[in-house]
Formats: sequence, C-alpha cells, structure tokens
Amino acid sequence: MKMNNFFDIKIGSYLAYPGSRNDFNSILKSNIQIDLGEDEFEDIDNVYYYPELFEKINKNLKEKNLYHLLEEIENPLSNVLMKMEYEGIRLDLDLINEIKEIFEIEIHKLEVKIFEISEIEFNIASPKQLGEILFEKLALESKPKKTKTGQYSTSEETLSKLAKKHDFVNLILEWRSLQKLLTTYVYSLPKQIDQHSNRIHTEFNQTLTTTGRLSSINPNLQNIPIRTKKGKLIRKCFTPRDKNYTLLCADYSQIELRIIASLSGDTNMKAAFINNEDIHTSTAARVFNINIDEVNEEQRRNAKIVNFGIIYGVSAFGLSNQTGLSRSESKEIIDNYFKSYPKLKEYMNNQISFAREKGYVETILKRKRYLPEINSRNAILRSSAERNAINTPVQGSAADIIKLSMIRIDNEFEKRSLKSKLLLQVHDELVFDVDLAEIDIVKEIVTNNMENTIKIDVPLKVDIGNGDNWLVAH
DNA sequence: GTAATCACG
DNA sequence: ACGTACGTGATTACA
Repeated sequence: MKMNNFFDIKIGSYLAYPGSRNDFNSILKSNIQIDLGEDEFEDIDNVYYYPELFEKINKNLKEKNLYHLLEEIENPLSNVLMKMEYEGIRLDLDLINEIKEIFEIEIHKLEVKIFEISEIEFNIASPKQLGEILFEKLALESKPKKTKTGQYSTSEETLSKLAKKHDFVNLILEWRSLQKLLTTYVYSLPKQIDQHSNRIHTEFNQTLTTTGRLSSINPNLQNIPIRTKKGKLIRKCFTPRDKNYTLLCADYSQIELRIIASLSGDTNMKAAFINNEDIHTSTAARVFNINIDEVNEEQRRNAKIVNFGIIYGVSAFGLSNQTGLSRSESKEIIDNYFKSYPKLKEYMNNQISFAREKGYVETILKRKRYLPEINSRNAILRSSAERNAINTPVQGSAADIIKLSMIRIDNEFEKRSLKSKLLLQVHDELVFDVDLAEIDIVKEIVTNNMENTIKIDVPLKVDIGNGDNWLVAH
C-alpha cells in the first residue's frame, strides 16, 4: 500500500490493553466523529489490512483537522488512563466503618423524629409517599409544586424553601443527605475494593461525553463528596498507599473563566487574571460599580453566580432563579456584566454565528461538537444548542489542557523512573500517590506541566497540596 | 426501563 | 412567544 498520501498514524502503539472501553474504534467514533458505516472493525490490527478504511480515517482527519487531537491527545491518553485504572487508590476501611456507625445512629434518630410527627411510618425515600405526607396529611403548602409527571415535587430546591416555615422538612432534608452518603459511598465503596490489590480501581470513559471531558464509573470517583461537613468525612477515607507515601492534589484555579477570558480576548477580564485578582471580587466591583475593597459577601456571591452563568449561557430568568434576585435586578446585573466585559458578549455571539455557519463549534485543540439544532425553528432546541455553542469550547478546552498535561506528566515520571503515580483526574484536578522521597520533584513536574503545557492569553494557575488523605491534600 | 433525586466539576 | 443555566453517575422507587 502506498503511504505517501496518508498521515502516518501510529495506530496500535498505544492501545495496550484488550477489552478496554477506550479502544481505537470508540475513540474514532466519539472524539473524531468518523462514521465508519458498515465497515466497523473490532480488532485494531485490521485497519492495516483494509486500505479503504485507512484511507477513510485519514481523509476525515485531514478534512476535520483532527490528526493532532487523535495522535497527540486521545491515543496516548488511553495508555495513561490504563495505568491509572490499574494502579487504583487505597480506601481506609477502619475509618469508613467508624463513619458508618456514626451515620447509622444519626439516621435512626432522624427516623424516630420524623415518624413522631407524621404519626405513621412511611418510606422516606419514596418521593410519592413523602409528597403525600408533606402536602396532604400535614398540608404544609396550599398549592404544592408538581413535577412534569404530576407528582408532588420534593426536590431539594422545593424542600429548602419549605424548610424555613416547617422544621419537619429540615429533618427530611437531613435524612436524605445522610441516606445518600450511606448508600452511594459508605456502603458501596468497601464493596468495590479489589480482592487482589486491596485498592479501588475506577474505570475512566474516554469516549462518552459531548465536550471532551472524561467520565468515571464502577465506582465513580469524580463525585466523591466535599461540599458538606459529613461529606468531607468520606473524602478523608481515601489515603496514600502506605506510610512512605502521601496524596498529592493539584487543581487548576478558575480554569474555565481563564479560558473564556482568553478566547474572547476581553481586556478587562484578562487584566484581572494577569494581575492575579480574585475574579469574583473584581467582577462584583465592576458590576456594582464600587471599589474592590467595598465588595461585600453577598455581592461577591452574586458575581460568582453570574460568572458561572456566563459560562453556561446565562439568561435573566436563570440568574434570578439562582440568586433570589428579581428578574429585573438580574437583567440589570447581566447588562452591567456585559458593559464591564464587552468582548465577552461579542465572543458569545460569534460562537453562535460560527455554529450556524459551520454546524459545529470547536475547542483550542480543534475538538469538535456538532450542533445540528442550532438552526432549528423550535426555539427551545435552538436556544439549547446556542448555550452549547458557548459552553462547549470552554469546558472542552479545559479538558484538552488537562489531558495534554496528564500525558506530559506521565512521560516525565517514566523518563525519571519515579515511583509516584497519577491516580485520578477530576476535570480540573489531578490526584497522585507520591513517594515521600520524591515530593519536591513531583510537585515541580506537576505544577510546571499543568501551568505551561498549553499557553493561553492569561496565566494558568495551579493550587497544589499534599497530606495523609484526599481531604487534607486539597 | 424511566423518573426523581443528589453527589461532583 | 417560548422555557430556562453546562457536563457527568449511582441509587431508589415504581410502572
């Protein structure tokens, strides 16, 4: 076969493990979006025997400008993920059993109190039964909110509003969060410890998300609790492999906002990051037209919500929902926001135009997401595609950056024959099991690669720390 | 199997 | 005039 017309695909050199979800065929389908039609092949070696397939792949890579993404990111990453899955992470069984006892005593107390008030035992976990108790037996609300299937809504949001007036609802909320922690983490994680390695081996899916992020299953180690006091106890159970090791956590500070600052080229937002300002405080100062040192907690909190909203494709309605501000106040804040960061509005409109014209949007490494509904006559579908057009380049570029960092860090570890291992990726964070003797060099390698592997128009900043468990390392 | 809920970035 | 934030996975209840 003549190779001159083809890119030199190094297929096979990376895909070391049979049966992986992240095989070459899946990567082509999801990340490169190559439709192989009826020509699907299971065994990667086959591609060498089917010149027409080989040609089809190369034609796609060339047309879509995706050779680099396949060759420099997704293929080598599959090998890094394989090693992370193989390595696993240690769970402190004694500690999680202590936590189990504490939680079980507490949840039992809650149940006694709840049934005292309801005067009848019912299944608190059943939204249907709970709705009937709350809104019929106890009649806590005159016109209760319903879900789309006609059931009473008992979501956290609905219940939190009710809880101000009725303490009973607080008991339900506490029971729910405790039940969640018990079933999803305390009971389930110990069952997932591998018999041979005594460690938990998650599986990373490289070919699932629409934006280029990874996902994690069996168990999902990308949603280990951290936001609440009790949740933090769960995170504390993840520990280094032994007393000669420490867990190291490195996370990007505000990577998505830095990316949108860079992509939009907005001078004001770029300046905030270049001057190492607190972005939410800076935003509050601009939006509310006050000095940085005059920003109060509430203003910063609202500015933070707007900053996130911008990344998601904000509307005045969505903002007022999140903040409790009125619709008109929200509109005013958003108007001020775009006056403060004028290029951002322009950038968002440009992304939408780009998607309408080309049918897709792309990240800084040319990862593409196709948005066929961007030209739909259905306003709901169209606005959804427009929000995707804004959000995907931001979320996806962050995924590009951390993926390339992971590959570089892995290469560096191999080159220096370090014992320390990359264990987990949580979207903007990497977790390592670090040999204490290597801590200084590992910190240097990790920070340097995460901050400098891909340059954008503002500095990337990494917070790094280590300790005897995942909670204190953070 | 789907809906509802809630854990994370 | 419309309905409303982006991306995931696990658990439980229930049709």
